[in-house]
Amino acid sequence: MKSIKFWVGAGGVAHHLLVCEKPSAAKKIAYALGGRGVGRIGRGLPFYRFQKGGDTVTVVSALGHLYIPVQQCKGWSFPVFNLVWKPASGRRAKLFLEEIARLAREADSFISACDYDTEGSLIAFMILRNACGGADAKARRMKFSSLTRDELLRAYESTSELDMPVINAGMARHEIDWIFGVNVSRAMMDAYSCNTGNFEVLSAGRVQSPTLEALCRRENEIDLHVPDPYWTAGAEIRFPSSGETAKAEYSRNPILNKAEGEALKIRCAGSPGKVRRVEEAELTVPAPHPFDLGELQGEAYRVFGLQPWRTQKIAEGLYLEGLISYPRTSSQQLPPSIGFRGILTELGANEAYKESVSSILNYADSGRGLWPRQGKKSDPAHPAIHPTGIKPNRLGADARKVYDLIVKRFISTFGPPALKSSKTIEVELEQGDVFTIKGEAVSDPGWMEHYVPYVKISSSRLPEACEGDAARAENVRVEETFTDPPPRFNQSSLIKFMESNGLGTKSTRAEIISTLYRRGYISGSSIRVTGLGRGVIEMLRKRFPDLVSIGLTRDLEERMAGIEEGREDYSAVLIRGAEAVRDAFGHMISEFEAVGAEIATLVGEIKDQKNKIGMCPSCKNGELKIVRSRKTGKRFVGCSNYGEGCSFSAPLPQKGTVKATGEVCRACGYPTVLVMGGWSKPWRVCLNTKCPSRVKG
DNA sequence: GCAAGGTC
Repeated sequence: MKSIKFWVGAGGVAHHLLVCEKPSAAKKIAYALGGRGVGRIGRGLPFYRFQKGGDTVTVVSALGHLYIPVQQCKGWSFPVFNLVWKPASGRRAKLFLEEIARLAREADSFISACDYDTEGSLIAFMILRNACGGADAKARRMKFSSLTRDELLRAYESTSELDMPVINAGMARHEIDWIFGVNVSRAMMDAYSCNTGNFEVLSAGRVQSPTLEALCRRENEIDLHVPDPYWTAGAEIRFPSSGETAKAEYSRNPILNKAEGEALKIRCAGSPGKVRRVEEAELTVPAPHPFDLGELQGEAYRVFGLQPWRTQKIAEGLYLEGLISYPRTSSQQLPPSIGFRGILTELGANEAYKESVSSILNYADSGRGLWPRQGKKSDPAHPAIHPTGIKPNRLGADARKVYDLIVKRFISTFGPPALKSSKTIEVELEQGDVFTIKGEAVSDPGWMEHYVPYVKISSSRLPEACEGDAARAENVRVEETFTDPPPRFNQSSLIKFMESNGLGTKSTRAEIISTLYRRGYISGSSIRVTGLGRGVIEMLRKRFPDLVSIGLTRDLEERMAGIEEGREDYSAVLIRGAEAVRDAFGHMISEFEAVGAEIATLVGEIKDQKNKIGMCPSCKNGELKIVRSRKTGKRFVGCSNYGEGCSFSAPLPQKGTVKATGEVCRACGYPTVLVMGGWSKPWRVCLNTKCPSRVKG
């Protein structure tokens, strides 16, 4: 009989099986521990084997979660509370699990080497328990804060027990999310289809619903905002000694009533005065830290207008091509182990970065050393996003932009601080009113030179002036302005909101926003909540108040922490969650018809909205709609006043999805539509066949 | 046809 050894060393020869989270991590871990002795095994899968200290070590990889919770009994009923963990469907997942199971039979010691976080602990646990013959009972855990050689060697030599409380917390998180999300989504769809006989995909969830709720609240604030008027005054100040003029702001802006503004204007126009104070200051702007995923998404939105989900897809593509490091990271730090000099040198071979690289290396070699500026956030499994140094060939237009942004940001993090000088000149007029001239100029661009054109190196020339110099106010103006409502969210600011409220993770936020669009809950790049979105939230507020509240995530986090610390019991947490859903359902089922009817009206409105393109440019009061010709079956844009004599029509491409943009063409003022197909990115088309924007040239 | 979380 085979003896089972699960200790390391102690004279015996052991065969260790390391379970990693993903192929790239498996490779790094294998080579860190096995060095040159590493060989590939596993029929084309990313599995490795080597000898270490007389033991055999097999390294296998998962593909993220290979086990997922599914309902025990088949069917589309609700509410469902009984879940079981089953292997993920899909050919690849199956292949991985079969091969892991085969290799596990040869091993007698098992180590969880997934990312050191809750999901990682759970991924390894499920595999050890279900694909390795219950090896979870004797398995050990490697704990590492980065995938670097030293860290991994240390983690391998000092494994600890599996962290069962963390694993239980992870299971509870998955199951609660399923029980809340799937059941409530099904209830909404069922209520709708029972009421109308039609089908529509509707959804709710722990992350998407509070996100939608926040958008609704913002929408309300905007609706309720009453613009308050206020006035700001400014003047042009002339310095007779030099003949120079400069723009100045009144020192006591804003002015809260109109009469005061008028009086100021009369008092100051053409009035002489003196320079009261000149203040000059130097400001240091340190180099930026490298990107985590959220910041890359934010910056790509700011400089290119790329939507976050698209930036994420592009970055994942660049990663798969080997051009950049793993993008789903929350780290803003670069460890020296990635080889700063090596990467920079390789980037320097690219003509576009040659100059920046040599300047950075000179700066480093002049005694300062090669050190990137580090950000605050870290990640247990990955460094900040950085280029690998491999030279790209043939990237799409957007991929090239994102790549360039990542490279320039990376180079900039090694740069010297930039210096800005600011100058403030205060001018006091005869009557005692004070106007202030302010300006800022970059005196030494430092790192900014390497981040151009993504940073503007601003300079404004300021007049030379000394205390006591004579001055005169010219062109005194008082402008009426109104207080603004809070701004609408866009995808970038919404991701930031989600991040700061702990909603979703770095990998899921962009996708969850896309889901809200797909469901017809929100629309526009400056995000508006649709009638359907508001209706869903109102319904949830009434019947599932927990689900629309950010508090559910807070509560879940609290309970997970409780499980991890042994204060709470995994099954008690699940039972409590299920009970909350069951009670809410008791409430809802009695009002089933009402819910269905509410949703039915809202869905109807949305479908109508989707076909509306904008105002008719021909008769000026009809509404343009997508219609289908009865004769040819082809779709085109027609006017709602067709019956009343408006004959406007515009052709549409027959393939792909056509969506209203809600915006008019900049060149000719006609409404525009968005044409989307699998073959390219969304394409904005002006409905005017003779529009100058359509003429290529 | 549903969640949110990993990953290709």
